Amino acid sequence: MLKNFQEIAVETPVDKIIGQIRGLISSGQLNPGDRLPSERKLAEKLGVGRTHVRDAIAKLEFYGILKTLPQSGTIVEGIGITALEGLITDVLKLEKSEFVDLVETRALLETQAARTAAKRRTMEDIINMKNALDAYEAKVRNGLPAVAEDLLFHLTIAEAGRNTVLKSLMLIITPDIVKNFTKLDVCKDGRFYRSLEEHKVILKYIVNQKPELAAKAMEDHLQDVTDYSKTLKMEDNH
Amino acid sequence: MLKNFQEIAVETPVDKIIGQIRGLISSGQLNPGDRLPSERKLAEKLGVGRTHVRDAIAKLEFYGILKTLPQSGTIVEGIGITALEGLITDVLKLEKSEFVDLVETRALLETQAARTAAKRRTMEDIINMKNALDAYEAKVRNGLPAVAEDLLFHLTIAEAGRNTVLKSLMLIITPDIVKNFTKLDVCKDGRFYRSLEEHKVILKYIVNQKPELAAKAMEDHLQDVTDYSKTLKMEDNH
DNA sequence: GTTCAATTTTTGGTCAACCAATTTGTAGGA
DNA sequence: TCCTACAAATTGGTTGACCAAAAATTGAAC
Repeated sequence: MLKNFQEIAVETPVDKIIGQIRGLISSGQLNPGDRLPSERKLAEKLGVGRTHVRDAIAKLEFYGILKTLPQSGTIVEGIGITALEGLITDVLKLEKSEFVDLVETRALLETQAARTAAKRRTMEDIINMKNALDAYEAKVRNGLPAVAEDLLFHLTIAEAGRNTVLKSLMLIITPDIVKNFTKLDVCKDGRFYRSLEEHKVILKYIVNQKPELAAKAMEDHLQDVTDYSKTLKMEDNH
Repeated sequence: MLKNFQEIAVETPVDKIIGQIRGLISSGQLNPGDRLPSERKLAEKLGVGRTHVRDAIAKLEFYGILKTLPQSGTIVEGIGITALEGLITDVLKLEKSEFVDLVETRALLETQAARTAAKRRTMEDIINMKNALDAYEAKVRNGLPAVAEDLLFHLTIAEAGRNTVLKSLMLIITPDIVKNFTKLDVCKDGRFYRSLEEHKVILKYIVNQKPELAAKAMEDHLQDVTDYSKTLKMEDNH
C-alpha cells in the first residue's frame, strides 16, 4: 500500500532535471548556442545538489544535446530534437528490450555488416576473421562453451565492414544479446557444430567478395540461431 | 611545439580507469557476476579521485558492461565482450562518426522501420504519422526551416514499426544526423517541397500496408537527401 | 552445533567547500 | 577615445567528509 507513494517519488532527481532542462529548451527559453545557467544557479533553482545537475548535464551531453566548455559554461548544441515529446527519456530504457525486437534488429545490422564486409574487407580483415573463427572452432571441438568467441567472430565482420556507426550500434546491443542467450543455455548438444559450419560459409563469401551471398548466409545463420533458441524456450515452458 | 606534450597527457583520467577495468575483465580477474572492488579501493589503487572512478563506472554502465547496485556494489554484467581487444573504447567515440557511415546506417535503420511500419501500423499510428506530416507541411509552406518536424515524422514511423530496439538505435544516432544537417544548411530553396512529396508517398505505402514499396520509397527518399547534401558540400569547397 | 537478531563494517549516494582556468569589469596610460 | 594590463568575480573540475542502506560479523539463545 505504501508502495504507491514510493512509485511517485521513484523519478530520480537526474530525470527530473533532464525534464526541466528539456522544458526550457522546447519552450524556447533556451536556443541552440545559448549558455545554460551555471550549475550552481540551476542546482539552487531546482532545489537539488549540484552533483545531480552535473550528472544530468553529462547525460544530455552524451546525446549531443548539450556541450560543456570547461571553466566557461554549458551551451545548447542539439536543435529541436528535444522538443519531440518525451522521446529523449525513452532512450534510457534500452534494457526493457523485447527479445524478438533484439533479434530482429541484430539480424538487420549483422546482415548489412556481412554485405559491406564482402565489399570492403582487406587482407588484414580476412586474417582477423580467420583467427576468430579458429578460436571458436578450438573451443567447440573441446566441448567448451564459446559464446564470447562466437560474438567476436561477428564483431570482426562488423570491423571489416568499415562502418564505425554500424559497429558502434552492434556493440551497444551486444550485451543484451549475450544476456538473453546465456539465459537460454544455448551451449548444450551439437548446436555449435552447425553454427561453426555456417560461420565458415559466411567467411567464404566475404573472402570471395560476394556481398549478397554473404548477406544471405548471415541471414540464414541468424534465422537458425533464432529458431533454435525458440525451441529451447518452449522446452522451458513445459 | 609544446602541444606535443599535451597530446600525451590528453588521456583523461576517466579513459585511463576504463582501460584499467577493461584490463581486469579481459585478463580474467573479473568475470560476469563478480563484484568490482569498491569505488574507494579502486580510487586508491589507481591513484585518482573517487569522482573519476564514479564517472568511469557510469559510462560503462551506460553500455551495459557494469551494473551498480545502490549501497551494495558494482557487478560485471556484460560477458566476454569486454575481452574483445580495444573494442570497448571505440564505442565511446561515436561522435567521430564519419558522415558517410552515419548516412549509410541511418538508411538501413529507416528502411527497415518503414518496412515493419507497413506491416504493423495501427490506426493510432496512422493518425500520429499524419499529424507529423501536417506539421511538417505547415512549416514548409510558410518557408520556415523544418528539420525537427522532418525527423519527428521519421521517428513516428519508427514508433509504428513496433520495434523498441530499432527505435532506440535511431534515437541514438539522431543527434549526429541533426548536427551534420544543420551544418550543411539544408534549409534553403525548394528542397523541402520535394521532401514533402516523398514523405507523402512513404506514408501512403505504409497506410496501404505495402512493406517492400514503403521500404523502397524510404530508400529513395534518403538517397535524395544524401545526394542533395553532397552537392551542398561541394559548393562549400569551391 | 545451529539459528537468528543486534551490531559493526562496508557500500554507493550526496553534499559543501576548495581549486584553477576563464571571463568580465575597471582603471590607467597612450 | 581607445587600448592594454591587471584584478575581481564567475565558471566547471575536483576533493574529502558525511549519510543511509545493505552486508558481514558477532554472540547469545535454544
